[in-house]
Amino acid sequence: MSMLPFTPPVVKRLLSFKKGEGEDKWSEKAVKSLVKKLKKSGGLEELETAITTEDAATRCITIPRSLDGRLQVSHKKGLPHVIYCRLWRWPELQSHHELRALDHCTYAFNLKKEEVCVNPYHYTKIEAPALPAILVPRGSSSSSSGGSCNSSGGSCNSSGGSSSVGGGGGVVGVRVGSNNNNNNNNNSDPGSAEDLGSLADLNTDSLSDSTSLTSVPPTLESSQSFPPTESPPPGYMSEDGDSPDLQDITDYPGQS
Amino acid sequence: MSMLPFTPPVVKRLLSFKKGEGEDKWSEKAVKSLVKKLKKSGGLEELETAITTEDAATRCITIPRSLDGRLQVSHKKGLPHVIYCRLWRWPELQSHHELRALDHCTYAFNLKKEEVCVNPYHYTKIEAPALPAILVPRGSSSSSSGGSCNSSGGSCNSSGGSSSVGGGGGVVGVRVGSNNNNNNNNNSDPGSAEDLGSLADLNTDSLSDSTSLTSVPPTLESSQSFPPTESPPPGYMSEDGDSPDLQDITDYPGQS
DNA sequence: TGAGTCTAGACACAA
DNA sequence: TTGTGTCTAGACTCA
Ligand SMILES: [Zn+2]
Ligand SMILES: [Zn+2]
Repeated sequence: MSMLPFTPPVVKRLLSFKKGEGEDKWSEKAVKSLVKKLKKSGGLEELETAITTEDAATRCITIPRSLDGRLQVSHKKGLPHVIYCRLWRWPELQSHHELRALDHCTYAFNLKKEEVCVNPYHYTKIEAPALPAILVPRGSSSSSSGGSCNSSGGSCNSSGGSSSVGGGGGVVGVRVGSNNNNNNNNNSDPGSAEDLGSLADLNTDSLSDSTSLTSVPPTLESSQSFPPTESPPPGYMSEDGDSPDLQDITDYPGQS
Repeated sequence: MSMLPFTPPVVKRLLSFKKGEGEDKWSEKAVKSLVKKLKKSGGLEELETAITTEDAATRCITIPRSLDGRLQVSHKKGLPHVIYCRLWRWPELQSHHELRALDHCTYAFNLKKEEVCVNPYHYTKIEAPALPAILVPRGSSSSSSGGSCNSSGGSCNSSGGSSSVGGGGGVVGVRVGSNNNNNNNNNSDPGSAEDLGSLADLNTDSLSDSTSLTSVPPTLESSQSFPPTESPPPGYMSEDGDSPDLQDITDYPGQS
């Protein structure tokens, strides 16, 4: 039956680098799923290197892209790079709009190749949603915040008219995580610095000024709580609480 | 959100003919699933007729056959004809080995056509597993087990050359509930004898109309309890207990 | 478009 | 082989 909660050592090792608390059971599933795929494709070693060294100079670590881009783990669907970036780098990561791939990442999610890179160190976190964002019309005065640049690193243009998705053209590059600190990468994070550099200048767009696209209304404490995802099957408690005891499950066609 | 437990009238009506207790929530899902398919194919009317009149003279009611023959409802997989025969006729039905299609059923499960008939009145229940059974080598005495025929309906050849499986002589098919009791063929001769009998035929069966074999005084208390099936997802209690309250679900990536 | 739900098919494992 | 449970991509649904 292997109801045993067996976790291979590699998975344990990788999990020990997980950032943030909670969601342990699910994270384990996510890592197991990734490890399984990488074993087949031979990318497992590179993953371990990337995670342990936190080095952006590692190679792309890829998994097949599904039709809609999402990956399902346990009963939850999400974009794979978001899932693994959240797991190993930014637990509070909200969506793919907050991620930007490094230039040298050849399988970046946005490139829409048939494999997607999930190397967490091939992505940087940007503060504001790159494209859509919620544009708030601006009356007059209100010197409000919004548009201003925040990034510690130089240039910043609020909202990028940006161009095509993948191309990486003029898109806001608000500097990596560092909004209000984010120790994670703020350091001399290898890799990251440069590619932002490149992102930085091009902007050409306009549109910026009249609208303040408020960068993520911070205060994302929202991240705790959630609607259980997907299906509601038989007796199973939450997760974290590792007890898969089937307690009071009532009927269902017996048969053992 | 439609968290509403909305159940269309047809489904309600069909459910009112369900035999046996419990498992209500799941049964509803099963019927909903069937109704949905039949609406598309136009077989819904015939289903209602069959279920309400309990008439074997109704036409085949079919759904597409999956590759491995199983149908999944909620988180449980099973053979479709078994599922619906259990639901509407024999709640204690254990497996497809206990079912035999009527001769005029042109989409009987065993015919392996690309549609399967799930008309519960196109199947009859037989007592012993038709073929496999668990064969137990038998030393000597063993009150023989010889062939006698059981089926109330005519033809029966006691263990003709057929089945080979057990390799001849002293083998006995021990098996499935009803060992004793079993009004079906009530002969004084319990289990052993008859199932051998039934081993004989199979396929292109005859025995057809022996409608006599209906409700079986169930002695199988086995049918209560069961391992929760399929996956173990987030916060969800059992089922039947309609409360999808996500109570203490702990972590998981928030996001509402 | 985004996000959740459902299940056939693919696996995995066991008898 | 057959049988049964698990997991998830794709399909679907709804906002
Ligand atoms: Zn990469
Ligand atoms: Zn039929």
